Amino acid sequence: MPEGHTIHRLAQDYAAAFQGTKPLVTSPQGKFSDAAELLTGSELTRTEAHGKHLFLGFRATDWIHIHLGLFGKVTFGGAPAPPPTDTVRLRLANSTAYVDLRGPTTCALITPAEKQAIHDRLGPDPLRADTDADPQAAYRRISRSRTTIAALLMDQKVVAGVGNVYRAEVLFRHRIDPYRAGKDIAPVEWDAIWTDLVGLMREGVRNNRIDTVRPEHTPEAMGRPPRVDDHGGEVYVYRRANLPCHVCGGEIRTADLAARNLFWCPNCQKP
DNA sequence: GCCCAATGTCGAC
DNA sequence: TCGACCTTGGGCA
Repeated sequence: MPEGHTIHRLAQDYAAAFQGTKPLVTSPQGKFSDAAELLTGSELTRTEAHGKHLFLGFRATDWIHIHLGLFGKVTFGGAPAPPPTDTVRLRLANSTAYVDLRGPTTCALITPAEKQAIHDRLGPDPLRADTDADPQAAYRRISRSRTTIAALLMDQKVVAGVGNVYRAEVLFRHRIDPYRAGKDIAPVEWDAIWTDLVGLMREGVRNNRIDTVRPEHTPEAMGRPPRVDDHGGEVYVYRRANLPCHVCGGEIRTADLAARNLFWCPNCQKP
């Protein structure tokens, strides 16, 4: 689930269900019990997302910091809330709704200073492009780096919110070889990548899934069978190893890069 | 039942 | 570069 679009969508969904209310806050699993006790019955005043980090603001200055990691999941439902399972780290419940958080890497009560420190170590987020994201800050790092663009796009200090799917897909959409060094990415190329990420990720928030295939390459347009992929969206290369490229018909390749699976089309994305 | 993979990150060596 | 961490679901016996 969790790339930046998921987290921004969650910020919206938590706000829609709980902002302005004073939910019961519990931690059936126990790992967040002390903080839950401090917060329960206080008002959820706002929510925020930066990259893959989610912040739930209670009262004036209390923040719950959530990071889903690879496995974290969030489930919303209507009242009355069913009995929680014993893996629920955090539950909010009010008179109309409940939401359960399971398996997060982080769920902690933090101060405004600690929250600021998290923002400070994150790069610009394409989903905050209309407020405070500066793509040139990302380019300054990229243009000075001998690291591959594939690795740089996953580095949250460089760009916040891009994960393994958007990384693979945006490089394909711009026909960029994932192994090219950051310093060999031209300013116009970075501008195009950033603009594309803004559009793709906004659509991801809207639809709650990642779709990257242009209309002219959809199954209908190309006269090929509908996708059989199971990750939720229509994509060019992600998890399509050894399958034919939607554009050129060549074989999609996969490789390990920094402990993650990289996918690309060597024919469309030439060095 | 067991084993593996998964849209992530950190810290030890 | 590697293991640790958090949880679920699918494939297989």
